[in-house]
Amino acid sequence: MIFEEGDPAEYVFNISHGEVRLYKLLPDGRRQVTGFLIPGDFLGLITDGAYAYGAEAIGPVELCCMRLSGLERLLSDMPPVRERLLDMSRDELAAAQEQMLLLGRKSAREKILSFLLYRQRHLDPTGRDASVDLTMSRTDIADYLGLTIETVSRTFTALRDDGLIELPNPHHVIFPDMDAVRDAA
Amino acid sequence: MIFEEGDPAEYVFNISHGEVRLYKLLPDGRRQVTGFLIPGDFLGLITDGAYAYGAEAIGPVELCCMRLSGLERLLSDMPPVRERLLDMSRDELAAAQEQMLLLGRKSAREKILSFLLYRQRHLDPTGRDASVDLTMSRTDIADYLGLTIETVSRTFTALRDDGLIELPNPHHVIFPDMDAVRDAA
DNA sequence: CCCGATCATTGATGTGCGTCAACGCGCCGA
DNA sequence: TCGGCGCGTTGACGCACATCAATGATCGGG
Repeated sequence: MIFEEGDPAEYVFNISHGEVRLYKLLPDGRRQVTGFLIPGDFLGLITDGAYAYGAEAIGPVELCCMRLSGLERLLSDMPPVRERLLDMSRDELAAAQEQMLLLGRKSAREKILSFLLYRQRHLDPTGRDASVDLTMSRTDIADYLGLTIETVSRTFTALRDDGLIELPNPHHVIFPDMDAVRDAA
Repeated sequence: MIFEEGDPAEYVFNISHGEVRLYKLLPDGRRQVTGFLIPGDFLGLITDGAYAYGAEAIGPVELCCMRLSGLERLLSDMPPVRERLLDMSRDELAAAQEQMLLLGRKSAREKILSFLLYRQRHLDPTGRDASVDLTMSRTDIADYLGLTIETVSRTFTALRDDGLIELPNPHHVIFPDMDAVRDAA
């Protein structure tokens, strides 16, 4: 656990190694994972005195921490940084809206495929490699896509049986035909 | 229609009067409304040369338009404006994450109640009035909450029958017991 | 080497919401 | 006044996904 929703925000973090999940909880324990972060991403920016979501490491992580007061100073000293920050939150907002479309209007199959494609593009922007590594658990994927682990699992095997993906192991996905995947997503 | 997703972004807008809906579409026409804007809100900020979503007026609106180039100039001339913009996108991002939680993990009843409470808080921050006006149609509400119009309609009448809300007409909601509503949402 | 814990998969069954269809109501134009 | 149309409501039915439950696979520790 890095911080929980509602914790007083003292630091912002930048990820050097590893991956992080962001999530929100309902009082009864239902969880929505709102995003996965990879090295280079910032977290803790969404603050108004307190963090707006919880953050947990998916595996071993290395974080670069900075006091909020330090960030304030950095922002006033170096205007370009503020601009960079604005660009980043714009991208985050666009991603959030894409995720709303996914959560509200896509079927389980479309959700899984969109998720895989997003990961593929995000982790390998050149688009060379037609495969994805999934560092997170099925539970994390389910909570990210608004599904249950059973549905996630069943959908993966259905996609494998349909020949849309190969699944050498639960955490590695290969696309024999990227275009077919894009069509189906 | 104000602009569509993918249109080359030339202007940013500020709403003087009326309300606006933002939405994203899937190729087959499924729609996800990602937010409703009220007077004072900006739109068109999320751009990377093109708008990331579509925008339509819900009723008669009055917009204040500004060329993007003008905004750039304004930003470099007046640093505080940039800071204000950063705050606003932070708020938007927090709202987007709340909406992801709603879309991914809440039942139809919880979605409707959360939506009503959000409107109530948003339109009347003082929280005095225990009622809400819904300017948008059932279709808009359904596409915002990831439901169908039938489910929205049924849920409204179920809430009325349970005494959680009063419904003098389809576009006006009264809360006899705000706390009960908050618990149920 | 075995044991328990964790995670993924699979099957049987249930249900919340979607789909399809009909109907009522208010509005506007002929 | 009437008829068409958009919008909201209501009912019957179906299905995609959730729930409940069992089994298999992997892994670290005694």
